[in-house]
Amino acid sequence: MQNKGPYYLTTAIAYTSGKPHIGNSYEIVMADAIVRHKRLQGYDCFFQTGTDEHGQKIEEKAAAAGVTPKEFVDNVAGIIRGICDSLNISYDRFIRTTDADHEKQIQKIFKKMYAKGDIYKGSYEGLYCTPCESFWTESQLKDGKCPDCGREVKPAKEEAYFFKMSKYADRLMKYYDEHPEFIQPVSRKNEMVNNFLKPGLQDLCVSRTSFKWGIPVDFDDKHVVYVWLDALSNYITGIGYDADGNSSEQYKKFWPADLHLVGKDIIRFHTIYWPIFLMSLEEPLPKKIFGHPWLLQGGEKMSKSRGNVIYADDLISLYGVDGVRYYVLHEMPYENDGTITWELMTERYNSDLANVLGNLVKRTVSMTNKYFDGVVKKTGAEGDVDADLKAVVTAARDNVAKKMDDLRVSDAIDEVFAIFKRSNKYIDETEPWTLAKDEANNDRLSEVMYNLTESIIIGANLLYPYMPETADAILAQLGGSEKRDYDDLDKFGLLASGTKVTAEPETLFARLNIEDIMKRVEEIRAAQKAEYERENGVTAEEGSKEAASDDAIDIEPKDIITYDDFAKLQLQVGEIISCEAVPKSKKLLCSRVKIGSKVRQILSGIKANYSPEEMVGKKVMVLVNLQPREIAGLTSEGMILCAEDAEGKLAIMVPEREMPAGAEIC
RNA sequence: GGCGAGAUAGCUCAGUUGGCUAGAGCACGCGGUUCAUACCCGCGGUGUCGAGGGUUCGAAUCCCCCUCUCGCUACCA
Repeated sequence: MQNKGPYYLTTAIAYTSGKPHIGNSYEIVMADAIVRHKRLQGYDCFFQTGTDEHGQKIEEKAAAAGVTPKEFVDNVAGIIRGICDSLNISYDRFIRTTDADHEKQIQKIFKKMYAKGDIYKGSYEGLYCTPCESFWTESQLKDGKCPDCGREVKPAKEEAYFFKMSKYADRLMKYYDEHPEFIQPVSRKNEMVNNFLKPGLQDLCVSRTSFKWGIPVDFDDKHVVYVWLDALSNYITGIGYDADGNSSEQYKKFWPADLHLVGKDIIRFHTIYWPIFLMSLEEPLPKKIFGHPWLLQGGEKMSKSRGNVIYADDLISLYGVDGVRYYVLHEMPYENDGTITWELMTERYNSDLANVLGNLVKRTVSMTNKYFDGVVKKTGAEGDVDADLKAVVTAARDNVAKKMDDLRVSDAIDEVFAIFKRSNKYIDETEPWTLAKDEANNDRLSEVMYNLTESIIIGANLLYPYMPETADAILAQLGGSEKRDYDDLDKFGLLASGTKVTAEPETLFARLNIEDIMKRVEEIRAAQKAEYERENGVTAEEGSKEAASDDAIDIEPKDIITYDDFAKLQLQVGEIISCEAVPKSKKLLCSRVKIGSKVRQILSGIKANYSPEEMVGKKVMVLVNLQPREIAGLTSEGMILCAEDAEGKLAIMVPEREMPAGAEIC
């Protein structure tokens, strides 16, 4: 088979803040299927995945665990790599952003961008709006004031480096127009254009001084490089990019990447920031970025304290690697999110893998043994139904390829299974057991078994990208024939006549009983809860009580303030005397709040969590001496205080016992 | 609020440029079969194609309007 040229595929690199669940692992399985298919077709492939290991969150997690950041990420990166390996992922490089070669290049890249003038130091001209916590450039100001809130801005206290995004906006827009396939699915492209490019790109802060766990800017080591600049660059550093112009042969061969596979949540970084960084480096842009949907857990909210998080290793222990690979690949639609539960997984395993595929192989091998001592011979005794079988089988290869080209992996697997379904039907049509009753039908019976075996062999070859172990196992049972050349997979009848199948067929996928599975699941859950307790030093019950999420939340630490600073806040109990939704807003409620003898109008972004009716009568905690602000055409005179969890769910702060409206909170 | 997507069988979804009795898989029911893992094969839906209106000989498919869901985004003092 001839070499069809290079093909470079990447996944996003996984953030090493903790063990990834099956939804996080989905992407890498999809990538593996795509790259294995490409290799089958004869492409010279490079497949990179890895871990993103820097950032404040990791620094804090490590501190909480009492280890160094490096020790922390070494551990988690090991777990993630272990999951990849157990899922049979055929990566060519597993890059870590703490790898020495990567870190060195990031420093060079940063310096190169700086030297070019695309990165500038923000403090000398940076203007900071403290309430908005935002940096602005001179050009972004409106009448010399913050474009967001209209208040005074002042020179920034902290210096920071900024990247001039706007410089490349037009070029990026042009690239979109000239490469309509660049962003997949296309609906995402519109979102990027309408929400970011058209309104105008803001300069991006690309360094941090508030924490240490990152790659230092080598000419100014108070700063570490912004994690996204660090992480995105892995796609080029991993294959030997050198900012000084000494990139490797490998880099020259594989860049630009053919496909970046990423979750839909990080499309913006990959379709705006990343291309612009590359333009700055004067490197070509990747050919395609696919933002895939998510595999979600059905049912109750995922939470380790409840023990209901589904992990790849637990799934593998029950269904095997290929069972898991099959499920995640098959259940993921192209654009919408998919679902996984133990019940759905079991159902699909039984109906598709045990019934359709496993049983087909078993019955075929069994009959071959029973009627011909395991020898498959082509006799040429054809029947009417053969043509249709052969048509389905020989068409499969190109049907699969077409779906894969469109990245419709789920549909591609269906095309493979069309062979197995047609084969089962073929057995019913030809009724080998009836043919076996009459010696005169011997040649026909032999031909039927040959056709069946040949069909399954072609199917197994096409199955390889999705379920490599199963493909091998099937071929081993059917006479150990070698993997067939991809170019021949549309030809029927290449199986050597006289091949002997295995004498003792093994069950490929034993049917699973849902009750047995659920018993095992209970054990898994119990183990998960126990682990949660060990890690957090609380019982799972305490942990899950009232808990929308199991993890404690760490927020970015703010500067220490004095009591005098605190005393500036006027906090009082307020009583909501009326409340209504703000018509033009999706999130705002407008409340009239009685504080002492006065009534104020306060707007709050809590519509998603509280209805206007249930607000009325509540005693709430109010920040009273906040400067009034116009929002959605209404004036807000204060702030109703809430707590917010990781999912953005809000809880209003209320006094623990009855208090009069106006009582001071101190 | 802005931009966009969607609403089709119990569930997950296909339905190309408008055209004959609207499809697939799963689940369910019945029948057949016995090589095989209670498996496989066949048969079975009167689905208001979200509501209403319009264009047309003819609309799930085009236009208008309404309702709801979802995505991105703004607002969230």
